Amino acid sequence: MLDPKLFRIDIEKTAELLAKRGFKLNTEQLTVLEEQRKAIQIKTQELQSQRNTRSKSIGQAKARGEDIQPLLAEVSQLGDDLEAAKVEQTQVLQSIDDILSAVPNLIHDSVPQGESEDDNVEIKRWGTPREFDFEVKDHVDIGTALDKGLDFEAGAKLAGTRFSVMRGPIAKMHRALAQFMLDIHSEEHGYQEMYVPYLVNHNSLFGTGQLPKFGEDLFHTELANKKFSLIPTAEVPLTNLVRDEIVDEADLPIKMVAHTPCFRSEAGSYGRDIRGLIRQHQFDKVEMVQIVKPEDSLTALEQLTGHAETILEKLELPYRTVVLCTGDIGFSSTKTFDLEVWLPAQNTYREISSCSSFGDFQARRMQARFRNSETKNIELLHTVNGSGLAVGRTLVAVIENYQQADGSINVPTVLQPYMKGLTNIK
RNA sequence: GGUGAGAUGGCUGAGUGGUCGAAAGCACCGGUCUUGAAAACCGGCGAGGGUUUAUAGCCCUCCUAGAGUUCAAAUCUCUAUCUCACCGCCA
Repeated sequence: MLDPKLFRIDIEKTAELLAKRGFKLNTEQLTVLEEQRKAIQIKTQELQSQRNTRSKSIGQAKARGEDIQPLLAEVSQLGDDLEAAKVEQTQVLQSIDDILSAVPNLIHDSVPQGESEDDNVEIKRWGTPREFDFEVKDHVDIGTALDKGLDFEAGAKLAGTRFSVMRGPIAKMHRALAQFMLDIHSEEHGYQEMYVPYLVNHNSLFGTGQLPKFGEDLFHTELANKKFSLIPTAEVPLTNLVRDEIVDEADLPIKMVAHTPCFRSEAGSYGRDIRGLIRQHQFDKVEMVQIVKPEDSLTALEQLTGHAETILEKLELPYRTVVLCTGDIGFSSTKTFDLEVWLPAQNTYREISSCSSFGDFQARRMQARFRNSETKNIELLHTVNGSGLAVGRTLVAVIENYQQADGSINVPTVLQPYMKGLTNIK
């Protein structure tokens, strides 16, 4: 949610900034609504003020033992007027809110202009893709052959398409990856390890921006009167920890990491990445979240992106880092770095982490604030998060990059302690 | 699942229909005192919104949330959520 004042003070400039990301703001409509809002709001408050004074005078008249009948009639009429004004006000405010809640965040100046993902700018490339002297197989062929270490038929039987089952050493390596990441971030990068709910309420989803606009991307449950949704990322529970809080400035920055399953409906992605582990309804992810002071958010984003890169480097997986252009960046984000890992079977780099700064966009929705000791004011925090990393996709990358001619998979050195010293899966 | 008790400002905690945005204490901020600090004393101190050049005034809203009764609700009624206690069940 953007600051509503941006639409009052200089709506044309705001529209210009939004146009950068291809969002067309209906300025005429908003300007009209804004005029209506101002008029009706002033009128409503005026009526409320009158009613308050009159009501008080009734109390005083009564205390003096005077006849209050004439006063009662007068206030009754006021009440009717007020009721009507309130109805009108609610409608106008709702219309404005409907528009504003669909307006994306403003993009940071440093973000490159572009139309689509083709215009994202690569800013870093690490590692050299390995040369293979045999025919490269993809993770599905390798994993399925290894005693059904990856089993998509079983996943389909149990749940449906886009679900999978892992067995034996593959399942163990999946677990090892998550634990390895969690350990590095909590022990070397200064994040507090967290355990959080996988089902959250709608307030939480609104806070981080999944609702109201992206509800169809989620799995929802309803039990009696309780409405929960499965988290699409640990960003939701972790970030909402500061919702409706005034955080102590001394506690900033707050750095948290959690390993959770994530659930996404993948509505609208029929036919895409239908093979393998790349796009599943359920996948594991290690997520980092930072809650920071406004002036620190860009630095925090770069730092956090570096933390995600560290994992890939320790696993010795070649990757590149790109800045998402104005046409590809997410709704709530002000700047995003994607990490893309090399997948030999696809002969390309594929997204494995997405790190974003949201400025105060999420914080405003959440009313997540701190008291600034310099200005003495209560101010909105900034939120930053990123995957460090998507565990399922990391498993894919390890299987494909570490595959051997005989169909076995070498275990990355840093993972071996997590697998009882196992060096090769066959 | 059953029964009962609760939910008030950063925290603790008064307040049962009108003068309550709300006592008091703590915390915090400013001052006096002090070589400095502490203590003591004096003063200030909730949030959101509107209007406005204004973080000046003025006004509106907010005592978990939502509905209701009333001229008037922190206070009365209903519903929901959450917390605590005891019982039952359970990984």
